[in-house]
Amino acid sequence: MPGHKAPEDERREAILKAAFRVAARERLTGLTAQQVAAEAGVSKGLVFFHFGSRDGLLVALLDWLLERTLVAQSDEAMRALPSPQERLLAVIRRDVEALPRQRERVELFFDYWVMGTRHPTVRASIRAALDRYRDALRPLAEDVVTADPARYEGLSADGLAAVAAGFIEGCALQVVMDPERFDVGQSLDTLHALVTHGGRAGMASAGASGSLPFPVAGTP
Amino acid sequence: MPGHKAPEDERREAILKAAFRVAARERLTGLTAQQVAAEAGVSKGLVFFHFGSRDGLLVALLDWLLERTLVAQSDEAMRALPSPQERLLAVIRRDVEALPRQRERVELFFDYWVMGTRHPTVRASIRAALDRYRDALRPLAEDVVTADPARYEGLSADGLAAVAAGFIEGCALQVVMDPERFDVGQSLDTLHALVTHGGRAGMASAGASGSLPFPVAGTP
DNA sequence: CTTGACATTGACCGGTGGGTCAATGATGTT
DNA sequence: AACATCATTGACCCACCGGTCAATGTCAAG
Repeated sequence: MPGHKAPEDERREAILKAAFRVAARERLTGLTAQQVAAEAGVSKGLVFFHFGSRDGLLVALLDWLLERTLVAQSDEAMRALPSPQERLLAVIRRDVEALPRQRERVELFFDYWVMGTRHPTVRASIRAALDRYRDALRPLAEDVVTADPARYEGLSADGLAAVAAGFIEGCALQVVMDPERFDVGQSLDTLHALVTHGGRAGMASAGASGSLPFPVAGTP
Repeated sequence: MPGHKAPEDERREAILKAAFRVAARERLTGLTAQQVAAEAGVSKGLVFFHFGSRDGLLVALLDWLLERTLVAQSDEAMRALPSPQERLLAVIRRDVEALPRQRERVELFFDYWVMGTRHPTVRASIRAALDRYRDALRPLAEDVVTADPARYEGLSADGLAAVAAGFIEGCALQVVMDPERFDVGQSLDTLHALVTHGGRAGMASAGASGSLPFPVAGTP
C-alpha cells in the first residue's frame, strides 16, 4: 500500500540499520537489495529510491558505520597515569581489548577494506577514518617522545602514532581471523615489555603474563 | 572439439594459473567460472569438471597460492648479524620491504582472509599458513629473549613471535590500503627505535629516518 | 475539495552466474 | 578393428540480482 509513512530520513535510517543487520549476517558480498528490503520490511524498489543503487547503499552504510564507531579517546583514568608511555599503552590496551566485543563491526570494516582496494570512494572514507584514528593517537605519542628523547632517539611522534595504529589494526586482523586463539593479553604484555626499559622505570616483575602491572580503565 | 589433450594435472595447473590471473585483476568477487575458462582457453564446463564447483576452485587456488608463497627465512647475511635482536629486525625488515612488490598476492590473501571469516576450510588454510609463518619467526624470537633476559623480562618467545608476525601483517594491511602514503622506512625505523635501548648499544644517531644504521640484505 | 508532490509498491526486464548434461572425439587397450 | 575410458565441449536451465517504472495511496497546501 503505497503512501507516505516516514517521510524524513527515518526510512533511510531504518534501511541502513536493516542493511547493517544483513551485512553482519551475510557479509558485503551477500548483501542484496532484496535482503535489505525484506529485513527492513519494505519493498525492493524503495531501497533504490532512497539510495539510487546498491553501490550508493554500500557507501552510505560505510559512512553510517564510521560515524558511530568510536575513536581512540583517552579517558580520565588514563590521563591520570604517571608516565606518557603508560598512557599511550593504556589507550592501546583499551582499544585492543574492545575489539572482540566489536567483532561484527570489525569484520564488516575489513569487508569494506577489501572493497576499498578497487573502490575509490570507499577507499577515501576508510583512509579518512584511519587518519582520524591515528591523529587521535598522535598527541599521546608526542608526549612519549618528548618525555624521554634520549630513549626514543630519532623517533618521531608521527612514526610512533602510525606504528601504534598499525599494531591495533594488526590485532583487529587476528581477532577476526582467530578469536579463540588470539591472546590479547599476551600481545599486550609483549608490547609492554618491548617498550619498557628493562629493569628501569621501577616496575616490579609482576609475575604471570596476562595481568598487567599498570592500571587500565575497564570498559563497562 | 572434445577429446584428450593434457590428461594429467596439467589442465588443473593451467586453470589454476588462469584463475590466479583473473583473481589478480578482478578480485575474488569478480572471479567467475566463465572468466577463468576464457582466460585458460577452455570451456566453462571443464572448470567444473576439474574443480566441482566455484568453491572448490577457490579453495584449490588458495592452497596453490599458499604453497608457493615464501615463508620468512633468514638468509646468511642476516645470520651474520651480531645481536639476535638485529637478526629478528632484519628479517622483519626484509619481509615488510618485500610487501609492496607482492601487492597482488597480498591483496588476494586478504580477500581470502575476509572469505575465511565465513568459510571454515579457507579459515583453516589461512590459519595454518600464518602459524607456519609465526613458527618460522619463533627461533629468532627465542634467541632475542634468551640473549638479554633482563631487558625482556617476562617476555616469552611465543609472544614476541606473535607480535612480530602481527606487525608484519599490519604493515601488509597498510600496503594494500594506502601504498603511496605508507612509509615502510618510517615504520621500520620506529620499530627499531622502540626495541633498541636508548643511548646504549652504540648506535650513532644516524640522522634522517629512512636510512637505517644496521645492514640489511637486499632482495634481488 | 482539488490538486500536486512524493514516498511506496509490485510487477517486470535484461543480464549473468553457477551448475548440469548429453554428445563427442581423442587415446590407450584388447 | 572394435571397445571402453574420459577429458572436453557447448548448449541449456534456473535462480537471482541490479535496476526501471507506471500505478497508487497518502499527506499537506491552496
